[in-house]
Amino acid sequence: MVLKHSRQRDSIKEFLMGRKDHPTASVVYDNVRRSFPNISLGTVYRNLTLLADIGEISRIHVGDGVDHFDADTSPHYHFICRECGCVRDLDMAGIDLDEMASRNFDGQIECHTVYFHGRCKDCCQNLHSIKA
Amino acid sequence: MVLKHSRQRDSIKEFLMGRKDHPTASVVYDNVRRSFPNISLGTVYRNLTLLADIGEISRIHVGDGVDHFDADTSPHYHFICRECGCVRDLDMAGIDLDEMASRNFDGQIECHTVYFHGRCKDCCQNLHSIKA
DNA sequence: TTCCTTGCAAATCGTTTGCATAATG
DNA sequence: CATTATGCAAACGATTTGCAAGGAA
Repeated sequence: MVLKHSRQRDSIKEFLMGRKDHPTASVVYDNVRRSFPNISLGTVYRNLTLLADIGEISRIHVGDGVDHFDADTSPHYHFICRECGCVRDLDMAGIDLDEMASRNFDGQIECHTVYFHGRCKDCCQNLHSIKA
Repeated sequence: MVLKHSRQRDSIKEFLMGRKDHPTASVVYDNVRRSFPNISLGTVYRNLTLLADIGEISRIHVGDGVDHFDADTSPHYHFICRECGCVRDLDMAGIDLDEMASRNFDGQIECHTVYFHGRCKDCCQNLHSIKA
């Protein structure tokens, strides 16, 4: 299976790289549609899956039942705000979770996924203000 | 909304407590059906959701697209075998992930979900044996 | 009797897929 | 030209929901 170039795929990847949050397929669809009004949701899904498979983006399971996608494939952690639902990156350099987990475990630990939950900076500040 | 007793709900919870793995709704359904042949999948889902909401069980998102349920609500971590798909518990006593994450983060971190991936003890041992 | 819970079936929602056509190399 | 990618719509699988009937307080 030789990969062929496609303007739609470029557009999807470019959109994803321009975002610091972690959009869902339908958010990608809504945005890419501005450049490709006829693009279909199916194409968006197909390309997101393809890009994730070849490692150019990563698919993240936030726990809200919808898949999110992240153009930043470097190892980092995610924070999910329980109030606004936003997904933010989190730096925990120098911490080797796999090693910590291996201490009391009999199998072979290869990697992990972590999600932190709480309230993001913005939602903390808006605590006493009127909701939009 | 006052909770009323139901034999189906008891059975669901009892089944879950007797398992060390983390069954999906349909596994629960298949098993509880032995005692309640007419129970419907809807009832199973309704009760699992209810039990999770009141904190008697917890819903875990393993990343395989299907929700799993765990009767052990004490804080612990999960390991998912990439070979057989089993979900096992993992002990990491004495490690405060939330505190570690808070060091470089501006919001308020309240909790986290972690999944470790790799190969479980059994799959490691079966490496060179013939697959069933 | 009140109102929560059930079983059933239909509805939802996110995602995948089959197919004929268009675009790429 | 050979093949991959697209748009569309239909198919899917997991979960939820509306409703009339059954069961608990």
